[in-house]
Amino acid sequence: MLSNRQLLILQAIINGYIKSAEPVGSRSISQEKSISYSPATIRNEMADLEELGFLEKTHSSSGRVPSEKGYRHYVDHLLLPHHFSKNEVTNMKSLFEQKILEADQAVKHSATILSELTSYVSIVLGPKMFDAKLKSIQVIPLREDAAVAILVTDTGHVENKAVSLPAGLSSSDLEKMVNILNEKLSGVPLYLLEQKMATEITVLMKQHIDNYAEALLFAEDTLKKSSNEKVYYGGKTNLLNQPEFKDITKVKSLYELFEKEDMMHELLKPNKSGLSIRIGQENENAAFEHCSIISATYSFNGRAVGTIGIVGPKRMEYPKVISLIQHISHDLEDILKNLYRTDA
Amino acid sequence: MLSNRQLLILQAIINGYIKSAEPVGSRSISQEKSISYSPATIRNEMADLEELGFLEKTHSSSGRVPSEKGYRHYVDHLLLPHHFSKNEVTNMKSLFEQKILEADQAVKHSATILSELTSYVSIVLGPKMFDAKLKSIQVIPLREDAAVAILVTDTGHVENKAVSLPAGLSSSDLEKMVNILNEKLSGVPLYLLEQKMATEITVLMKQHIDNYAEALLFAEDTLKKSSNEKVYYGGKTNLLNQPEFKDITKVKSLYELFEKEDMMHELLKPNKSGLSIRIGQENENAAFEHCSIISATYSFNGRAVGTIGIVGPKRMEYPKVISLIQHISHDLEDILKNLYRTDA
DNA sequence: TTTAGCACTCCGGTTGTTCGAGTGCTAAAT
DNA sequence: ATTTAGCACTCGAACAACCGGAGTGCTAAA
Repeated sequence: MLSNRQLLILQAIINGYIKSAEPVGSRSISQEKSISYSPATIRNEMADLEELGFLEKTHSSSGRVPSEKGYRHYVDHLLLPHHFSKNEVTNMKSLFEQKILEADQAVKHSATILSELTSYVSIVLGPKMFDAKLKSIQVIPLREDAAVAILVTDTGHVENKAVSLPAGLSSSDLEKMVNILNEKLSGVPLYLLEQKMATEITVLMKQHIDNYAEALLFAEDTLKKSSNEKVYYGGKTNLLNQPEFKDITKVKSLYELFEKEDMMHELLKPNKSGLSIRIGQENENAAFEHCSIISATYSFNGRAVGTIGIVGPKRMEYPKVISLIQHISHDLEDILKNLYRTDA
Repeated sequence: MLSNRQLLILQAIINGYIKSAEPVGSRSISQEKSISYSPATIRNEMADLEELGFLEKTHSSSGRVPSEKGYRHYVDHLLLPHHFSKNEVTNMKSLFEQKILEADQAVKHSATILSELTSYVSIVLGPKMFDAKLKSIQVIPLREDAAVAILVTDTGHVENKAVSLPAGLSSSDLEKMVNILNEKLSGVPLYLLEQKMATEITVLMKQHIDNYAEALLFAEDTLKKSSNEKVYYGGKTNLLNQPEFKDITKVKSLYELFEKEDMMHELLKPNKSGLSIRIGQENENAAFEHCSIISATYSFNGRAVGTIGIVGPKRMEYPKVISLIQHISHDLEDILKNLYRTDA
């Protein structure tokens, strides 16, 4: 178990390193306000902390740098609460000030705020509205062989898709089909659509539509969900300012990963809800080995529907980012609640 | 005027520099297949070419590097036609092989191909379908105070927008309004919508709708175009491989610009149609001072509706990229023509 | 007019040196 | 038993000196 003094020193070293990005030495620590030991004492403790794996040296006579274990201990036990500056507060409030009509707007805006308030990259996923119910479905023919299908959910989300019209489907059949779909499916949650389709609708179509086989296929094509939630980024170029990303190869692998939305989605998708902090190698992808990622889910109707996160160097301003993420994720939840209040 | 020999040497130097990214010396040029002069002769010519501003030295005893004037002369007078490799051809053909139902798909795919076939960044704008006509307009109420408005064009493009419902607007009024809008506006080209709105529609609404003032405002809100065309990128990380972008500050200003879609749009929007080649400082934005941009418009119904372009280092493979851009822009035009054939 | 030859220039890499920041250890001080 | 002062030591960063090579410009011969 670490002594109080050791904790104090560990904390001071990590704070110092987060500020300066340079190995920190015993002398500078001893000058710290809250610390009243001589450099020699501190050196002894540092040697112990290194032995225990919390600190590392870059070379034999250098100052100390936190190891991943060090950061981990820091975030688990040593976090000081962060107090937002006036500026930060007003910036965060701006999330509410706009007239927001749609979830995507709010989400995009959150990403921007998050990146503006940190000098890191923000990533926002979702929201994936599980509970969204189909409000209306429309098929608008364009030419004899093509049409657009439009699904609208009760959350105001619109999904559209170009579809090809089967030759054998008459326009009256099409109309009938759309009617059936609307009648039977409106109010049905999206995730049940395909299932419902397979059961009830099939029967109905058989009864009422001449060319029901074609129609069925078409309807299935129409409803096939394409709704991979979007990934929004903010401040993608911020990392280029961080000294740890002077090396272009690190930047490259990172940016290449950012471009792969499906992978990013996989890495950040809401699993265990709540706050998650992954430091360096704790991340599942090698491109993040020099990064820390702090993320939190945000929920709607008690269900995690999206994630907001920050990617920065391991030497991240943890207290600030954590507070910020928690704050914004709550704000987002409030906005969603307001937006899609089930007034009933 | 430059002598033939000077042109030959200029060409060889530029080709060499494009390949190697290193200053090229008289010796390597003299070994070139097509050149049969001794290094000394070539040195003399190089000195002249430098005097004339086509070449530069990086230091007093270095080989030569093309100046922007040199590149300019090269692209204007010395381009060799490029022959695509088998691989490249099949890759380009893949643009047609997919079943494409919507313009955006084709455009996105073009961006990908373009970047895969070069090791540069591709940028595709548009298409902005000027001639697109309104096919259908729908307003779907979600709650008592909000709705989604959906516009569909005859090109299959769907535009949707969350709007707030004015309190004084009854649902029957809403329905009437939508009917009027559809009746009067369908078939009208998008760019005429606002104008038509101001004249005919206003009158009609006054006649038929109780709370016409509210309704009008709402209708205007609904139709207000939000359609800044998208900007698609391909291979954004490609540039990081180029030796000229080892320096992270160059990368940074470039990537920051990429993020500003409106600015990129401004810089690339179709003005004079046809092919455009901008080398280094010829570009309007300082972030591009080390880049060349080759772009071409693509047209629909005789009107330039979008741009495809490649951003690379000044030391770009001009012949290949130019052929490629021309090729793909034609392909895109064909696809659009096929897609939105005015069958009438 | 071309080219061989040669002196010269400058860059990049290597080596040596110095300087300073930082350490570990020992012995004195508390 | 802790803490601290003192000191020898280590290492990297910064700088100078040096060398080799690639390339040039110029002159004089072909």
